[in-house]
Amino acid sequence: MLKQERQQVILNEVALHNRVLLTDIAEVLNVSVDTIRRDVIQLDSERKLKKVHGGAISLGYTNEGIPQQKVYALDKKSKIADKAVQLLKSGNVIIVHGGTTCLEFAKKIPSNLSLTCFTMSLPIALELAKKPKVEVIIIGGTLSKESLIASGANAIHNLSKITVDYSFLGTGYVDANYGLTEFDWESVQVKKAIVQSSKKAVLLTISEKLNSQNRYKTCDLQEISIMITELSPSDSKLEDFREKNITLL
Amino acid sequence: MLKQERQQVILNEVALHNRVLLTDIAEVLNVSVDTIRRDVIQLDSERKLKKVHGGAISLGYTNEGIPQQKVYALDKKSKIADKAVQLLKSGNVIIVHGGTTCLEFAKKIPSNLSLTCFTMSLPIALELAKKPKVEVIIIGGTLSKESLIASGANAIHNLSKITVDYSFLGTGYVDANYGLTEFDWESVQVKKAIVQSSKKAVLLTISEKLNSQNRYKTCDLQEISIMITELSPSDSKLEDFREKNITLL
DNA sequence: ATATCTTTTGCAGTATTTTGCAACCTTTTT
DNA sequence: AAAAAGGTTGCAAAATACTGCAAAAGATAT
Repeated sequence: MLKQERQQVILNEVALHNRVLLTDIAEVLNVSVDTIRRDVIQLDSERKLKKVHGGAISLGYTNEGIPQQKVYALDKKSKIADKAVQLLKSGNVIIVHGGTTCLEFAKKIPSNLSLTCFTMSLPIALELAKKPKVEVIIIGGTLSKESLIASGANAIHNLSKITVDYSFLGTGYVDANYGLTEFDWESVQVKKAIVQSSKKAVLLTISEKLNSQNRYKTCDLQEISIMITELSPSDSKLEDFREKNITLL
Repeated sequence: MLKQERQQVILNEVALHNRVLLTDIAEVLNVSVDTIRRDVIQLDSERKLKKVHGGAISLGYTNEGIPQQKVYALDKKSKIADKAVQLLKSGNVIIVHGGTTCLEFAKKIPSNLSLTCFTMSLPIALELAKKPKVEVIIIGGTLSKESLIASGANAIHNLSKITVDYSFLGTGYVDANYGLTEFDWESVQVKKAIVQSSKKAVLLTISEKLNSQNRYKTCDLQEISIMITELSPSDSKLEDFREKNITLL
């Protein structure tokens, strides 16, 4: 077998599966691992793949150097935020919870819109503070150092005393039958209170979270009035959700 | 399975749900927790996520947020902060109001000190959130866009329900006879509430503000327990204040 | 065809990396 | 304060990598 053929097999494998193990290929091609290793070293130097300990991975598959400062799936979240801000009318009173999707939403609130916004998220409060016509009210509570969101009994108590037109919130997991779920119990308590405090609860979520669930339940899907994903409302992935009594945007 | 694949799985999980538990991932990928821990340590050092106790979280949240303007008289304020942190003992419950002097103070809180800190200032909350052993509780209220401090009836009501060991606050103006005064009515209300809620109120102020006054009064000097300036307590500029019944530091 | 040279391949011995484990410390929770 | 969960360190086994070398294969020249 020619060297070029071998190398092509390796590249095909990487293209198809994003990875190969040296030992696998060596066995399949019936040559020594050393030979395959030398092939991979060469292909790496030609920048056709990335050699790693024990194998090789596709170049696109590497996270080299790109510090993950960016928001995951920002394009989708941005699309969601665009749809969400359409709901707003001047004079509305809203709650914005937290998370990166809500943060995108907060950023996109038009500066000519007069709003009263409650939030327990520090990043969102800072963002809203930039909008001249938005009155920002912080919901106090114990601060989570990870999410920079206030929660706890205090937050829930404060929420119990208000009623707003819309609440905007994300979720860790959502399933058409199981509803909204979270990994974290504290989160659930606060989100429950938010849903209760709002005439219409708006769920902002990327489609990747659809049909997933975790241990603690926030609420049934029916308690949400509007669900916004980056998908078109007619997308087939939303089929299960269309049957439920909620508006899809 | 290649190390890179594992790390990719971890990054995906973090990107999607903002968090992972080491034990969960270890079970899913069928490797020891130690291996996952080492992966996470590496990814952390590459700034692709943030390692926390028991798991990892997304960097996207760890929002630094505040546009850092130049602080006037930073050297003096830093000196004041140095003196102020000496008062703290592990287990103390304190209120930290806002302003650049208090912010310096918050930054200088030693990271080995266990504290419970109430604050209504967003910049200070963000700073305190970096201290592992400090529990941060946000006092909610209407957010001032200039100072990023929550105030209003809500804040005052929340303050009325707590009692703390120390409160740390700045002032716009201070005079040995007229006490602490402000230009701003809202500010005064909140500061009054803070002084009332604390066993000992600690005033942090640069000496330039001594012997000045404005329209609204926060409290008499006697209601303050400790006043800290950048000056030596024996400095002649503090003469008027030495006669009053407060501790100078 | 033979001798010479170059490239490729496998092997052996020696490094290096990765991984899991155990003992011991630290943080968190109760 | 105790218990539980998580973290750290050092270590040893296993897997993988690297180096030098020599046989094999192929190419080139005489």
